[in-house]
Amino acid sequence: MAEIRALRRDPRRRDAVATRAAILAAARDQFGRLGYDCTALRDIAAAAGADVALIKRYFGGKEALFTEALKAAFRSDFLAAWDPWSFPRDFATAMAGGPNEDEARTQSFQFLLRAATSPSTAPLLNAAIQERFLEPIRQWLGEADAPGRARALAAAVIGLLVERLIRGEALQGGEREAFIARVTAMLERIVTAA
Amino acid sequence: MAEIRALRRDPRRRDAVATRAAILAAARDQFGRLGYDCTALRDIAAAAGADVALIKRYFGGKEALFTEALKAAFRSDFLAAWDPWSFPRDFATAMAGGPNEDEARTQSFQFLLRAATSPSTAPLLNAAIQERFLEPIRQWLGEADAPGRARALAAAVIGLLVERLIRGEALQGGEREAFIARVTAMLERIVTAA
DNA sequence: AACCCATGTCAATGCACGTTGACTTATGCC
DNA sequence: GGCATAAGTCAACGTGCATTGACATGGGTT
Repeated sequence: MAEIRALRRDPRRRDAVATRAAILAAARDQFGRLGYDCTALRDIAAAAGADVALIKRYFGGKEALFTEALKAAFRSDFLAAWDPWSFPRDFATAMAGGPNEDEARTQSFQFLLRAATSPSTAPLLNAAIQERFLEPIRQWLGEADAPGRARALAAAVIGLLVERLIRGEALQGGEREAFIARVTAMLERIVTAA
Repeated sequence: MAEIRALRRDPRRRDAVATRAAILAAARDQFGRLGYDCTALRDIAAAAGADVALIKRYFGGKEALFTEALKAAFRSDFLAAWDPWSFPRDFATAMAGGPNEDEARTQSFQFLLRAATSPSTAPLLNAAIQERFLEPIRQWLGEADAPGRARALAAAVIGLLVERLIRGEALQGGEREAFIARVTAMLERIVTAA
């Protein structure tokens, strides 16, 4: 919230590009957390410290803002934030936490998940998501059998995100340990080349 | 549509239980296809050949109707249809196919997916998941560390079903082979007790 | 046949939202 | 300093929705 609003260097200053960027960042955040349908433009504007009418001026409408945010989510390549070597354990640990704990690194994943599963956006965007979601994974894996492994990894990531989303809270104690251990092993079976 | 409405033996006859059943069936269908937020009670009532006010009378409101439909959708759990020993390879093979090939066993999952990705229903879903999804998996796994493993398996299963749903078609050739191999190995890491 | 309650119908209310146009104010240029 | 234009504000409109209570009607009971 505060950091999104801080994109505008001074609240009283008039800066179109900063305002636009703040709106876009807030849109990415809210669309990613709530999905297309449950996100209100008024809330996005409020989070960005802007007015609803500016969304119309700068983006045209809700759908246009969503597609713009989608592009932005793709642009910052989500996988680059993860080290392939430690990815299985790191991701498993992140997924053992609550859905709001590792937002910075998982925001892009969340956004793609929402875009893929929202009835309003899925028909138009599923194909594009497939191309732009799977292709980076393939290059990230960068070995033979990459297509099949990319699909498997995509499935695992999606499932873990959904499960964490449903769970709503962090795992505790032995359940957390067992979960991390199993998920780590599971992801290693896909990420490792052999 | 027609078959849902046909639950009422005669449209002109007054039959509370038939009307209730028709509404519930229509709710399952629409919630499953559109998700909670995009489903209008008016449409459910129309599909059931009933009036909106009857939904209030018989169920109380939208949320109550949803939870009722959720219970009904979970009544047939598809895990019971699988043999634990050959589950990893069998399920991996099934997931390599198209989404319409195994519809009977995965129908209730569509409902779960839509419910999971809607913020309004995620809290409601958690309890149902615990009771009707994780608990059977635990008993199915039947070993120590079952809670953590059950969550991991649930995540994997959900992700695979979603990926297949998004993919829309069966995998072919080498991609299919690699996918099955990886997913089998992945599931074995969770299903096997050690 | 008359009555009564369950069943079904209808219209109104209030709310949340996206959209829109008119209005106000700051900023940079002449 | 004054002006033109960009930047930001505000209130209103229309729409779709869940909810609600009042009203109508069928069908079983006496």
